[in-house]
Amino acid sequence: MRNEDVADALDLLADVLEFKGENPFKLRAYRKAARVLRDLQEDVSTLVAEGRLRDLPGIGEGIEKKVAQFVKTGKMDALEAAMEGVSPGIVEIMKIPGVGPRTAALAREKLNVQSVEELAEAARSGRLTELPGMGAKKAENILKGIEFMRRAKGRMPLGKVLPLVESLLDELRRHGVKNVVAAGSLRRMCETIGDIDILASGRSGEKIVRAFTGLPLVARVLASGDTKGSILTADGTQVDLRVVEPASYGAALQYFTGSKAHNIRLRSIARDRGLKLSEYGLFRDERRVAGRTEEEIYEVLGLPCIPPVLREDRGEIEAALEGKLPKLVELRDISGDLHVHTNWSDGHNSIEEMAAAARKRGYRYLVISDHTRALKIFGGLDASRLLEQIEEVKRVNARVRGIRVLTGTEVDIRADGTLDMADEVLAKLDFVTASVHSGFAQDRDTMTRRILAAIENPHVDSIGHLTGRLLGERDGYDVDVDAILRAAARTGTALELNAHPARLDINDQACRRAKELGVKVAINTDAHDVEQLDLMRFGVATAQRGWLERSDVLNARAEPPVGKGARPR
DNA sequence: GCCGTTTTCGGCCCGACTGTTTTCAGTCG
Repeated sequence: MRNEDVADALDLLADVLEFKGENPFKLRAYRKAARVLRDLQEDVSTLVAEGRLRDLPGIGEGIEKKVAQFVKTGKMDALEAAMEGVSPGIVEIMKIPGVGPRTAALAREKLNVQSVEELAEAARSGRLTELPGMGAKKAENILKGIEFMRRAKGRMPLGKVLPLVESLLDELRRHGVKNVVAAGSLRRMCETIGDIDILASGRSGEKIVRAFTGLPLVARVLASGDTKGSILTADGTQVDLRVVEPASYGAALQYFTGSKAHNIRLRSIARDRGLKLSEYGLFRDERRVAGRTEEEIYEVLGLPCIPPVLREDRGEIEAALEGKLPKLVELRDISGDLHVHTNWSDGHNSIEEMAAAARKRGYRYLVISDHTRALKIFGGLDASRLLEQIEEVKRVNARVRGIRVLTGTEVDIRADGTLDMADEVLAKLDFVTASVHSGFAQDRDTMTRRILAAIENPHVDSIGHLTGRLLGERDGYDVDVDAILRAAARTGTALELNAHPARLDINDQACRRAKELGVKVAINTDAHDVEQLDLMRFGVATAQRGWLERSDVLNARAEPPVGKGARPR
């Protein structure tokens, strides 16, 4: 059973109990526990077996019992009891924007509405309007909400959203709008983005909003007022702009950056200190004691300013209180890229061009790691071609200055766990990344053993894009990440954090677990042309979200990770 | 249901908007 399944069960339990009018704080407890389990890297079943479930924040006696039962038997009595007399359609109904448990309960009680379709029908026929507290406007909004829900695209990958928003911010700045920034999950550099929130400060809100709604990329204006504007771009992405007074700017930025869970913790701390925190500022009684900048808000609360990438309520507040926040790795710490392709396989540029581009980015070293022959369609190299490439790398090193080009490969891990290149050849290379490119449908055990076999090979320095996920396209293959990380720790193998924004693989939480286990992380772009070297920033942001410091990152060292002691055993 | 150098019981974030209301309930972020 995956952690995700347990988290889903707890969320469903909360949803159903919400419909039944259960104590909202109980629901919050279930949802918090679900979030913690979803974030967890170790298998929840391991924690159950070892009786460590209650070490997790937000899990006490009650939830421990429910989770243990669910993990052991696949069933949860509490959930089944709650589902008694509730059709699954009711849970769907509550997901319609503007429809909550009260509306759903009312519609079921009076009109026997059990599904989204039945609710839509009740709204269209006018029967809904006859209910107490329901008017024509509400019925109309429910129909709009259903329409919106059916059209919703879901979350978009960070790599697609960020460039769009950056160009939009630049344009606003050219229009003279000051202090304009992206907030929300984008500012936290989450791997996917739900909605786009932009914040600006100024006294003439209307003017700023007008500049915003007049931008060339705007396809449709949804709302335009003094403090808020809302637009759709041509591809249907919604962007909201909010304008606040300078005195509230820091508070608003903090508020709109989130995460929600982080904000709840912060407000709780404020309350404990006799203060009140809102998007307008930090107040003692009626007096605003902070609000102009985020820094002063955190400071008055007795905290250092927590970087947005850490604001997830994953322990950052406790760490901040103890003065133990990590000193996060930065883009400028990166000294090289350990995984790039060239036109020897499916890349677009020559070894020399890639080297020059890497030097331009301030790198000290670059590992050439083309595919091996199992990937024929990508021009994978066989042993003799790879040996030829080693010679070519030597020649390039003689020609280029200011960067060291290292030999390597992205060797394919075959379905049976053997590598697609002889050990004698791998032994000649400076750095070897091993990756899975086929047989994605293998079951968890088979896939895990397959990758463990590669880790045990003494020539393998790093495992590439461990789960093979493509954000917004396909889930990763089923693999026991924690078992891989433990084996990597034992053998001194690094794990790649593939920086391509469609991958970000391993993810932030796996990075954090790697750090805990002492596994080094290699942040690589997997670039197939010179421009893609710039994708490094997505990898660094994800590493930051995983609390990684410079010393945790293999390619943040000045010296290339080759030679004696590079892979201690 | 969870949690605690202010508590083992009594708390649990805060404000805005909407629609249907004469003072508020429901929903959202």
